[in-house]
Amino acid sequence: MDQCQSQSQMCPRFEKAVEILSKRWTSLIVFQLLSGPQRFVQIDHALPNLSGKVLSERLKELEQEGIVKRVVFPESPVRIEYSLTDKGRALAPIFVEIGKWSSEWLPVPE
Amino acid sequence: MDQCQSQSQMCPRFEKAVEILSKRWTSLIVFQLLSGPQRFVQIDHALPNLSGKVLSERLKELEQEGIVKRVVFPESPVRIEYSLTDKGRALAPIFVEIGKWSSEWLPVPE
DNA sequence: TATACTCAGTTACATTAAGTAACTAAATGA
DNA sequence: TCATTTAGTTACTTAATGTAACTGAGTATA
Repeated sequence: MDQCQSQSQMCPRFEKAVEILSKRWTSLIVFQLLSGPQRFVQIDHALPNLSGKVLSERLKELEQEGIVKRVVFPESPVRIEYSLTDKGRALAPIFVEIGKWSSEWLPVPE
Repeated sequence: MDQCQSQSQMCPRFEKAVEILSKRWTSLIVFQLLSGPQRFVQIDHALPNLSGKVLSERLKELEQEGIVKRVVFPESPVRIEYSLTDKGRALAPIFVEIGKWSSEWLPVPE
């Protein structure tokens, strides 16, 4: 009895990937960065309703996961650019599939 | 000036897809249902830490999106099965890509 | 030389979502 | 009879998000 009570039968790496991607805003931030390195305000403006507070939290998390890198250009004033690592760019095919699904199955808004 | 202030340049259907998939638990519930129709408690047991409360909320949302269907078998006692619609099964390639990414880029837990 | 504005955030506070645990009601099993 | 299963719901707590104002360094404008 109860052979599936206390532990998941799912692959922990798969679960981890889903956990990363399904945190609010994470996917959209990564998708936005797929178009190239960007500064904090650029990402912020590209994603309406995303607050600077959450953006800075997410960027830190994504940096820790090795998906995003933060590069400081010591100009004056200092310029900070966020971009995807190889690991981050490797997420692209997921977004391609999401794009396919959405254009096939979601209604076109009027 | 300010050409990207007040509206997103992202495709609204793509954004909607991300919104659906990145709601907590939604992806894992859909993934779980990819293995076939299942009853409420089966899904609940397969996904530890997912409470019955959130599961019932998510299943209703997914039903409204046309991703999941709820079928009542009028046996005694009544049996209720949740399964994916065509729209729901069409999400499979996304999970395939997530699986590929996770096995290539995430560390194997010890 | 004030004044305002930009950038890259942070802080305080309010609202919403999620987690926890107990409960329901009908049916079944020991 | 008492416990258990199923498919949830309800009440309450805790965690995550949203909102808005604020910093502090640098730059541009009047």
